[in-house]
Amino acid sequence: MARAIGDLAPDPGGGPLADRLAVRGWRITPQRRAVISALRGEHVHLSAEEIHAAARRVVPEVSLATVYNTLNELVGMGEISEIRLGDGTTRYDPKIGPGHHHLICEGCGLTYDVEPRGVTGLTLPRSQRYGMTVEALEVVFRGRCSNCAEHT
Amino acid sequence: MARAIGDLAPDPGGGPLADRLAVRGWRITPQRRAVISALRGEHVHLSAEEIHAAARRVVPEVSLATVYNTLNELVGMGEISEIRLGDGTTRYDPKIGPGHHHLICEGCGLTYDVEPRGVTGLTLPRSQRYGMTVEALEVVFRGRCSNCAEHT
DNA sequence: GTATATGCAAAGCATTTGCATTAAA
DNA sequence: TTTAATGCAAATGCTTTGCATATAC
Repeated sequence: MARAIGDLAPDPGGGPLADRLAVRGWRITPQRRAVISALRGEHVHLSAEEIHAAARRVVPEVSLATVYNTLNELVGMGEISEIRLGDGTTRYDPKIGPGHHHLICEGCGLTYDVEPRGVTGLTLPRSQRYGMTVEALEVVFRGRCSNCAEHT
Repeated sequence: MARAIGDLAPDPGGGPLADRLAVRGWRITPQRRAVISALRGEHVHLSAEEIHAAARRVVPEVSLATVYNTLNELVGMGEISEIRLGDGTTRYDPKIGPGHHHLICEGCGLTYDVEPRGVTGLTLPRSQRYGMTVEALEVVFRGRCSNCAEHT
């Protein structure tokens, strides 16, 4: 089940991600630990504001700027990824690696992760490559969650 | 071949799209005609600024606000679609309808349309639908164009 | 003639940045 | 002790909006 926004994340110590980053020379601060802890779980796709709110519950003085800085570094390190929703807003996803896709509700933006099986074997014929190399592929399924389907 | 940004669009009369919109009660102004003409062609994926620049070549006094207003109306009418690139920027695409995908260069943002053949048959198993209806699916292929591949 | 579109400038939002201060290592 | 991270506030960039004027129908 998806963790609801605002649920307390387990493992206040920082978890394996924090450890891994520490090994890489990252300075582990309370603020960064709070951001990381907000990003743990399945089907977690939070906005920067939501991550800020969650981090604040642990470290009240953490600033939005620090949250953005931290998120950008995590993205740059490949530890989390950004998702741009159709409405232009951005979400952050702790799951990484290619071949993991998304199912997004047009009504409310609720987003689920989709496993790559069933999506394999999707290759672009040379005639449609226009001389480009293809390094990654993302599939976005759009629909409506049961909640939004009712209110249509 | 893709039309280069800045090429003059043909058909200064406004074209079939303008006619169709007129029938729907849309007021055809020189500004709107200029915006529409910038959006004609294959593999055209322009930013609002680029569309503004192109429209200005025809109607120098057209404002950026009017370009945005017009683009939003066209999107709302389903006549063009928006593409959000990975870097957060937006492009406008005259091709519409489901089953038309994109191939985007990570280096420079160059975008090609990808025909739907080969992408059919991609359905989500119920176990991954989380109770949602699935109404559309978009595939984004990411890679590097020959130009950017050299400079890597 | 009347409703609607336009340009301009100002407002909005999400995100980034500069800088003095604070704290991790 | 030294280098890097923080908070704050200001700056940025893209997009939208309010309003008086101009114009398509």
